[in-house]
Amino acid sequence: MRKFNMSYVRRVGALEDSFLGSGLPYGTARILYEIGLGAGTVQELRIRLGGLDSGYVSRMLRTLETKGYVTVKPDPADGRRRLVELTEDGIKQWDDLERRSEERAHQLLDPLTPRQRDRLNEALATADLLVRAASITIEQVDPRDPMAQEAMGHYFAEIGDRFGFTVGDEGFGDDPSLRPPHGTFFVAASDGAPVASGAVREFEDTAEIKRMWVDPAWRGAGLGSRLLRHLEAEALRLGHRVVRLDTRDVLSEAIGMYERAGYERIDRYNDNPHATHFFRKELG
Amino acid sequence: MRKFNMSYVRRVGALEDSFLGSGLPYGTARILYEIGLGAGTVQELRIRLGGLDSGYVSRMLRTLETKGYVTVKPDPADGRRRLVELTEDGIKQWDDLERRSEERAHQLLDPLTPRQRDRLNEALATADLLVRAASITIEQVDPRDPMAQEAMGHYFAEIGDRFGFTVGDEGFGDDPSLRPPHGTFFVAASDGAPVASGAVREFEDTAEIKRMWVDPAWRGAGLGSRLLRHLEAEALRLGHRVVRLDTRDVLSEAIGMYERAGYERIDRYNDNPHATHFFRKELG
DNA sequence: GGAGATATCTGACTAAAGTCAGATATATGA
DNA sequence: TCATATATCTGACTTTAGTCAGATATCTCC
Repeated sequence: MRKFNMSYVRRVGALEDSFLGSGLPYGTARILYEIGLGAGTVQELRIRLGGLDSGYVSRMLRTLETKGYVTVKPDPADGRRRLVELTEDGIKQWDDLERRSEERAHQLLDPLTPRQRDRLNEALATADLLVRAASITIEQVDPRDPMAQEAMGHYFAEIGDRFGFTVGDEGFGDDPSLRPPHGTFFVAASDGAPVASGAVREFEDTAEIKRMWVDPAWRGAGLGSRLLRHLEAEALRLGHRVVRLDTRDVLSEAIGMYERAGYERIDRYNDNPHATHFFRKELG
Repeated sequence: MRKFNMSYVRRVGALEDSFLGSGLPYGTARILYEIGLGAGTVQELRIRLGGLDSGYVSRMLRTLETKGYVTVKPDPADGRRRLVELTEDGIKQWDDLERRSEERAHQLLDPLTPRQRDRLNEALATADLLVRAASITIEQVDPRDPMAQEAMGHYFAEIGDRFGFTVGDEGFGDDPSLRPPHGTFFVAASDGAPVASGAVREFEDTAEIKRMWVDPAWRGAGLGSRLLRHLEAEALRLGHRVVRLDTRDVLSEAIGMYERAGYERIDRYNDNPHATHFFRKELG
C-alpha cells in the first residue's frame, strides 16, 4: 500500500494540477469543486474537506464570492449557518475544472490498451470500495438523531420497494425499546453519510436484532457482518447470551450472512406478519 | 479514476501526515526518505523527486545537514556533483518515518478482514503497475548513451544467465548499424531508469529488430508490444516495408508476443549461432 | 589553457496554506 | 430572559513550498 502511494501520488498527483490553470489556487479550487458536488452549509463543506479551519474556509469563500462564483446566504432554518451555492459563473467554472480534469486523466491513460484501461478501472474500483469500507466508523446514536432517521428512512423505503407495502414513517424514533437502557441503535457512516444501520433491543429475556440495513451500493464489502459483530458485542454488554432476529425469505443475501455468522433457524417467535424466517445465535 | 483519486486521497492522504510528527516539514521529510531509499548525487535525488528546483533542494539539504541527518560531500568522480548520504542519526530518523508510516497503514487497514486486505493489495499492485506503465516514455537515444548502455548491460547479463554463455561487453555501443543513419536505438524509461530497450537497423535491404529487452519486473504489462509497435514505425520511417528478427526457443514469451503481433516464422536468414527462431512481418 | 557547459549553492522573493485569538450574531435550554 | 453554546467571520500571524537570478567551482572539449 505504501509503495503504491509513493508511486501513484507522484504520477497522478499531477492530475490535481489540472485544478491550476483555472486561475484559482488549489485549495480554493477544491472548495469550488466540492460545492459543485453538492451545495450546503459551510459546516458540511468543512467536514467534507476534512475539517479545515473555519477562518481559512471563510476566507476562501469570500474570494469565491468576490469572483462571482458562489453565493453565501443565511440558512432559513438556522440563522447562524450559511448556505453556499454556485452561481451561473461558478457552474461554468466547475464544468471547466471537470473537463480539464477529465482531459488530463485521458491523456494519462492514453498509452494503455483498452484492455489495460479496463483492468485499471476495475482495480481502482476495488481498491476504492475497500479503502472506503476500511474508513467506515460504527457509532451508537439515539434513534431520534438525524443520522438514524436518515438510515431508517432508507430502510423503510427499501422495504416498501421490495415488498410492495408502505410502512408509515410516523414513528421511526419513538420506539423506546431501541434506546438505552433497553436497546441501542448504531449507524455506520462514510464521510458523514449513513451507509448501514442496525439495532439491538431486549425482547422476552433475549436480545433481538432489528432494523438491519446496508446501503445497496455497499453490499458485498463485508459491512453487514462487521455491523452484526458490533451488534452482538452490544447484546453481550446488555447482559444477554442469546440473540434472535427475524427476516424475510426474499432477503437471501441477508439470510446467507446470518448463516455464515453462525445463526441457526428457529421457529417463529413473534407475530411480525412480514417475517418468514427466524434465527437465533448463542454468544460467547 | 478521478472518483478514486478524490476518495482515496482524502483518506490515505492522511498517510503522508505520518511524515509530520517527525518535526520535519513534508518536503524535507520526503527528501530524507528518498535519500534513505538509496544515497546518491543531489541530481539523482532531484530527478527522483520529480524535478524539484535545485535551489529548493539545496536549501532542504542544508536543513537536514545542520540537523545532523545527512552528510553532503563532493563526488570523487566529478567534483561538481555532491553525494548525499544518511548519518547514523539520519538512519534512525528514517526508520522512524518508516515505522510511523507502516503503523498508520496498519491502523487504516485494521477494520478489513485478511481476505479483504489481500484483495486490496492485489488491486493496488495491479493499479500501480498499470499507472506506471502508462507513464513510461519511449525515447530514441544514441547506443553510447548511459541509459542505452545500462539497458544493454541488463540485456547481455540476462542472455548470459539464461543461456549459460557470456557475451563480452567490450563493444555495446560500437555497432554503427544501431546508430543513424542505418539504425535507431530506443530506451523506455520509468522514473529515469531504463525498463525496456530495442533497436531497428538495416540488414540486407530489410529492417531488422535487435536487442529487444524488457525488465523482468515489467513483463506482462504490455510494454514489449508497445515497444515493438514503436520499432516498426521506425522501420517504416527508415523506408522499409519488411521487418525481420531472430530469437531463441527458450524465450517463449517473446515468441508468443511476436506471433500475436503478426510475425510469421521464416527460415534462418543469418548465421547467428544463438538464434533458433526467425520471424518476418510485412508492414503498412 | 581558455570557452563554454554543468552541478550546486546563495540570496531575495512570492504565493499559498494554515493557525489562533477574539468578534459577532443567532439559537437553545433552564 | 439570561447564560451558554454554536456557526461564521475578521485580523494578525507563521510556516511551507516554490521561483528566479546570479555566484561559484568544476569539468569537457577544442
